[in-house]
Amino acid sequence: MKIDSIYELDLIKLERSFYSKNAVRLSKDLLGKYLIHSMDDKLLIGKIVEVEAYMGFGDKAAHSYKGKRTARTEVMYGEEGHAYVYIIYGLHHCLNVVAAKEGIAQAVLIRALEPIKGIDIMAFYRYGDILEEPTSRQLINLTNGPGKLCKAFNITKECNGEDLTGNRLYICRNKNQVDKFDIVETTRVGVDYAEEAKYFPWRFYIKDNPYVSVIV
DNA sequence: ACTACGATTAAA
DNA sequence: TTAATCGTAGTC
Repeated sequence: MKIDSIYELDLIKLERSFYSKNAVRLSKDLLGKYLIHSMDDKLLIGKIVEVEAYMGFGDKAAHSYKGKRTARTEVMYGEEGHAYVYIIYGLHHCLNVVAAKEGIAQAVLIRALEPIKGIDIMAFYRYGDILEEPTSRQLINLTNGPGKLCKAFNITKECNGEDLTGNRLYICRNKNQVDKFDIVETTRVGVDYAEEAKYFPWRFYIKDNPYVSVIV
């Protein structure tokens, strides 16, 4: 049974002020919200189920640690509520939501989504094939990781800097807020190099959601 | 110009 | 456990 057959989705776009808070607060607030990629003839919707906060200046795991400002990190220094997309390991994209306010380079990494709408299209971007009936393994692997969800949602460097209050890539809340969930708080993934920052509990996910990437 | 490495993934 | 794979950033 699809989730939108259980309750009606009535999506309302988040406004700029929603993003005007530090990355830890924003990351928790983003759980349970809906990421939407509206392309010419395709619509993709996924529920945000796992996030990580990158707190900028004092955070050794952040690209903007100690105020490091380069062409890549520039959008993090800009207005909140924009997308920061970068390529990792030369082959995967990662999607972040810029937090705080102009001049404060904080962001939230979107690590996992629960597919809601356009699953066949996600499978096409992800596996390069139209799947009539994806196996449960294929379904779970669609969006249960930061690189995977970008591939499934066709999020590339073209999306870097995109205004998330616009009409192409944006985030919504459900007006029929029937969603209740517990939040698990733990350490971030893939930041072993970050000394004391690797122990900061800035990864958050929806407890028991099957699309969460890795349970440590 | 040269070089090392990473907010990951898939396969072994 | 390890290879894949290259943009980014630090150094020369």
